[in-house]
Amino acid sequence: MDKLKMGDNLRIGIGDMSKMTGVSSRQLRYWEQKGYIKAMNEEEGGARKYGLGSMYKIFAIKHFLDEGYTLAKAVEKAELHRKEGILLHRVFRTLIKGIELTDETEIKGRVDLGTADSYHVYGVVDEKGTRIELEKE
DNA sequence: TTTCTGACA
DNA sequence: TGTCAGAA
Repeated sequence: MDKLKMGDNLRIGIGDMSKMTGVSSRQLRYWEQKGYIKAMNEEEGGARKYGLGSMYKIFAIKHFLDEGYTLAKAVEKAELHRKEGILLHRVFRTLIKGIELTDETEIKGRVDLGTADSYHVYGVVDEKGTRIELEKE
């Protein structure tokens, strides 16, 4: 019962996916044929059903396509981007010791990144921007 | 009505 | 990639 991911139940048809992402159904079928995206072909009359993951990838590919990349490059970028995101998430998930919001309305606060040598390391976000701050232990 | 595959002025 | 056809 590890319902870690919500939206696992989502089943999006090609028509809705096309409307949501702005990618034509013809393109979606072609991308799938090329192996760039995958659909869960569960029974039906052969009608494709896409999951949340596919939606993210489709949005990502379209994003890079709009920036001028060729389809192949856009797919590479999208896959790289996803892996970088996973890496980033893993790193911070294990490194972060604590988070404190200094502003309820805006996204400002400080992230406790633990200690390094004799310094306490913080990731700070405020009106001045985003930066690293060190505090002597 | 929507989706599928295949084909191409 | 768009679009049309013929079927499900």
